[in-house]
Amino acid sequence: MIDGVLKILSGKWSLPVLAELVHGKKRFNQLKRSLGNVNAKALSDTLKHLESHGIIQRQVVFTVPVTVEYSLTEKGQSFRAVFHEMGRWGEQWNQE
Amino acid sequence: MIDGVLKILSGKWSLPVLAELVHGKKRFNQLKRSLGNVNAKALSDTLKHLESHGIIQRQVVFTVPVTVEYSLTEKGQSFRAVFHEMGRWGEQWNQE
DNA sequence: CAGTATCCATAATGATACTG
DNA sequence: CAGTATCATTATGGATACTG
Repeated sequence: MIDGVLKILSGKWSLPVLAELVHGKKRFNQLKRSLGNVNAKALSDTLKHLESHGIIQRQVVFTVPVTVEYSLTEKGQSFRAVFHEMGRWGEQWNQE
Repeated sequence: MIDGVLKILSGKWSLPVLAELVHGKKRFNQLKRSLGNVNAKALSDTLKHLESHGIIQRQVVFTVPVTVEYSLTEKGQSFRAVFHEMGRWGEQWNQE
């Protein structure tokens, strides 16, 4: 039952990307910088994966040059509860 | 802050292994079968990783042949809350 | 900026065989 | 049973170049 959830979260960068986006919308290169060591392809693949599951949405802003903003969908927003529990757990058991 | 948590959960099999162990203690090959497509090395590495973070514990039972039981530590038990939220999320948004 | 494409080095995975 | 060792395959990472 939880298998479906784990499948969505599978992939090295899914959770880290979501963790970034719970803070609000971010652009491609902004995410890339925050995550530190993803390469463009890995990030691109991860974003498509999450988008295909309806967890994040991609919005093109027609500036010059264009910018693309990624943000959580309603479905993605509801995932905050999971992160919240992770945070609580981290506070309780870890130092950092 | 949540980074430490994600680090612990990193690795393809960490979450699936934990998902198995929340149901109770399991033996090595039992986990291997449940997870379907892990190979011994990957599972072994994952178990060591989780054990090193104090999330699961390894107990050797001196039968013939020996069996080794893996179970959640107190720290691991407290992670159930996270899985619980994942489950809720899955129920709300996914079919399976 | 936001990607895609490519080449290359390195890490992770899987299958199989083997040991205490 | 619970692993370790080994080898082949695959995935991932990093650098660089290129496009709309």
